Amino acid sequence: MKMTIPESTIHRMPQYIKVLEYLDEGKVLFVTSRDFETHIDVNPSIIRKDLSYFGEFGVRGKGYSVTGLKQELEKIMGLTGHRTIIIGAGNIGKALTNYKGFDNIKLKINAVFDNDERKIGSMINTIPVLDIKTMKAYVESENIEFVIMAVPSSIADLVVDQLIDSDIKGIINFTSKFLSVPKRIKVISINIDTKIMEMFYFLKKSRMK
Amino acid sequence: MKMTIPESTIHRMPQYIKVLEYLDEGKVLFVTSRDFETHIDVNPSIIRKDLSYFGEFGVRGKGYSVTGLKQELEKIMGLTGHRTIIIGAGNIGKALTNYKGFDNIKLKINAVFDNDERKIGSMINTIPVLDIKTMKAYVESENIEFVIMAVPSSIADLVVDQLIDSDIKGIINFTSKFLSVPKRIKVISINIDTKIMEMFYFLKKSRMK
DNA sequence: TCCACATTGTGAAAGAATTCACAATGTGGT
DNA sequence: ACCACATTGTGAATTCTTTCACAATGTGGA
Repeated sequence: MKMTIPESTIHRMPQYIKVLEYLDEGKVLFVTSRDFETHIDVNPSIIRKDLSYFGEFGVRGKGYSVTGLKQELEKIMGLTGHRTIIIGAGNIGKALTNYKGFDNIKLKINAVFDNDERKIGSMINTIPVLDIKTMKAYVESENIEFVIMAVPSSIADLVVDQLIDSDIKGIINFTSKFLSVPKRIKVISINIDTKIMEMFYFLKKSRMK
Repeated sequence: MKMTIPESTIHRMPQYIKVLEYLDEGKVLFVTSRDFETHIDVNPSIIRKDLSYFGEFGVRGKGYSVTGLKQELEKIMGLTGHRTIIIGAGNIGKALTNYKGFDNIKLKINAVFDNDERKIGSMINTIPVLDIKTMKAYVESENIEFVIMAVPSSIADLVVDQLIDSDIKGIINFTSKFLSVPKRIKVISINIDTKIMEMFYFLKKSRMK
């Protein structure tokens, strides 16, 4: 059973987890691949195919146990209590620091790093703001595997240089710059500009017809 | 020349625009499809193929004029001075309101809407915070085509109900809920949880080998 | 003006992802 | 214990996307 798992499957797995969390909160016990259509935009056979890459989790004629499948998928995706840091105590950094949703995915924000003297030493909602100069040492002593980067684009490359120098494995990139890093570091970018441009295109098209 | 343009092409177009903006700032005059590889993660023939869906913009033997191509792509994607509103004056709403990058894509934030008495009537950085009860009327009188939704997930459905009732064409969704809307409304979701779960999966895999 | 060179634009080939369709199998009612 | 039914899991067919590879064509130097 040695097959490579499609990229697109990996993109969908977290969505399945979210749907299962939602159903679980609503005390739903069983769910069929068809039920997913109400909550997410994929067709039933794709869900079954996706799951089949990892095992057989369903009961024929019945569906999937909500809590059972949730646990399996969480295990598959590695939701096992990660810790991270946020780089940048600006607007986005602050918003992320206050974000409650990280609990659901068992993510803990350990600290925020910034270069602004006035911010260093303060707290954002129980989380300390530390000097960015101490970041590399911190990442290594605390064994941080990935970081969330929310600094102004202008200093993105500077920060990336420091990260390359550390043994970080991944970067969640909120800057609008393309980050050029060695292959050992995984970059996942979240970029609002590009999404909004897609919206523009859609609006233009829908005006045309 | 009536062909359907791949979804994936539309995702990449905004990235090309960003690269061209960057090169333009650096006073670069010409760029080849190969040059793009430095700034974005796609191979040259895909760029050429993507562009070919819209026309012929290059000069053989030379490449593409940076400003020329930028203008063409902006026209194609419909970067023509859109206006929008932000729904939710919480952490994310505030961060977005202060975001400078919207200038580049010629997007103007007209107003922010919230239901919190204490916020209504105040300003966030020259942008007024208005009562969410007045949103529908505002959207219609100001001809807003799409909105940016940054409210707590718990009230997402409430807001969506109002939007469905208006003649909004699109929603940029920052909540972590799946929004169930009629086909005439395009939803584009930006969700950090799912991206972070992908990162967990990558970390797990890279630990295994 | 000519020619060696570079790069585009694009059919055709290869590769990936989605959808179909149905055998396999557990369910739940009688 | 049986059977009509529902839904999974999965090869095979289809559709979509990327990559290849090369003819077409403009460039820039001699």
